Amino acid sequence: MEHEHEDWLCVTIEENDCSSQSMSRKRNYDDNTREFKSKNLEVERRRREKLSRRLLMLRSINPIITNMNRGTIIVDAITYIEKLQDEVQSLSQQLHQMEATSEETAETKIDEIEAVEDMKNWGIQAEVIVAQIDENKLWVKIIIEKKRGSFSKLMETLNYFGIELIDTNLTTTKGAFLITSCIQVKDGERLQINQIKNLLEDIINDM
Amino acid sequence: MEHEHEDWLCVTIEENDCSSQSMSRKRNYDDNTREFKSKNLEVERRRREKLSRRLLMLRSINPIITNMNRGTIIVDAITYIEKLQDEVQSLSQQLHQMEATSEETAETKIDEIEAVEDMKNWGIQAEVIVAQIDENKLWVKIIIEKKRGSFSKLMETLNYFGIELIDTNLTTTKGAFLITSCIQVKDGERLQINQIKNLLEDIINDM
DNA sequence: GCTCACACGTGACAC
DNA sequence: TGTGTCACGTGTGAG
Repeated sequence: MEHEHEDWLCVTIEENDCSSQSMSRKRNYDDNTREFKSKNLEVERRRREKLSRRLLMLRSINPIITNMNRGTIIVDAITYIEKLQDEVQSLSQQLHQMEATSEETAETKIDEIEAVEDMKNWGIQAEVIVAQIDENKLWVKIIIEKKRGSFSKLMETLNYFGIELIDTNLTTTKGAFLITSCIQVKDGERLQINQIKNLLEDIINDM
Repeated sequence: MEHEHEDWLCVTIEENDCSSQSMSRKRNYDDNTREFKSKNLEVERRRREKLSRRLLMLRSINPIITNMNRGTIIVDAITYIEKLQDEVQSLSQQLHQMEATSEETAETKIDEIEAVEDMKNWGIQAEVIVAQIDENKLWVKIIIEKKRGSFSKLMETLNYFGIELIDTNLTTTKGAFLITSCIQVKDGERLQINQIKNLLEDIINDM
């Protein structure tokens, strides 16, 4: 279907028909010979140049290069893409399991819907009070519903946030916990009362 | 320097010189015409095939493809590599800052080690005392090393065993926790002092 | 008709 | 010396 012709394909090439585009572009049609020059000559040339540029571009963003030639550029790109894909997979996997473990410490949402009404019936309101004792110490008073594990979880969450409860007193009444405690802060750290209060309220609301 | 020759470049092409490799390979040199065939004809052909295969390979591992042609395959590969690089950077950044926060909690290990020596240096011994108040109540006194989270863990474990701490007082000295508390037991359950004491000691030894 | 993308065969060049 | 790679100009089919 292709190359069906039997004729002779003759091309004359002069001495300066090198890769100079301007030269060949100028003499595309006004040659002394026939009109042998194909019309898509410089179109094809531009296409080749574009492809070469892109190949160089592909090579330039690849840190792992073994050789300059077209084939190895592509092979290097393939191996690099595979490496990046593996890396992404591994990283997202690590990230997921880290999120899972950190959720595990902050979790525990699986229990008790009891004694809630008790506290309300006695007219006791949940409460968080934070007061400053000195530059390194806060005093906190917390009243929360008495649920099994809620105090433990409060301790745990505070511990997770790096807050140290120095002297703690926990009193249990019907339906409520009364917690009074001191929060110690390391020297040099800023002590934000509102910040601590908001944190405590967030923890309690999450229970 | 190149194309210095003045000669005529003549090529005869017959009717069945299509892309069939076996056909052209067979008749590479034993033609009726001259020896016009270049020696690297099928070498070049193989090179082209190899490059095409690799290009297809590059296309196959790229999930984002816009077009089939050579140029866009490479452009797609470039954009995909850039996307993967961004992704890797973002993920590793997230991972690092997550590690930083979790190291913040692990940073307490230094405190723990110091605290252990502190307690020993002060001549404080770990201790568990359990005494019976009435048929439903126990009084416990616990002295343990001050480690971050150990009190929280104690609470949690007791909670897990269904033991309710009614009124708890936690005092922190240099290197030790002093915990005094009441243990409430439901009516009808047997209250075994030694059992509770052993449980507490087991918990403390496991920390 | 035209444009675009590709495959082809070939000479030049480097190792 | 060959062996591999590249750019070139061209033919050709698809849209």
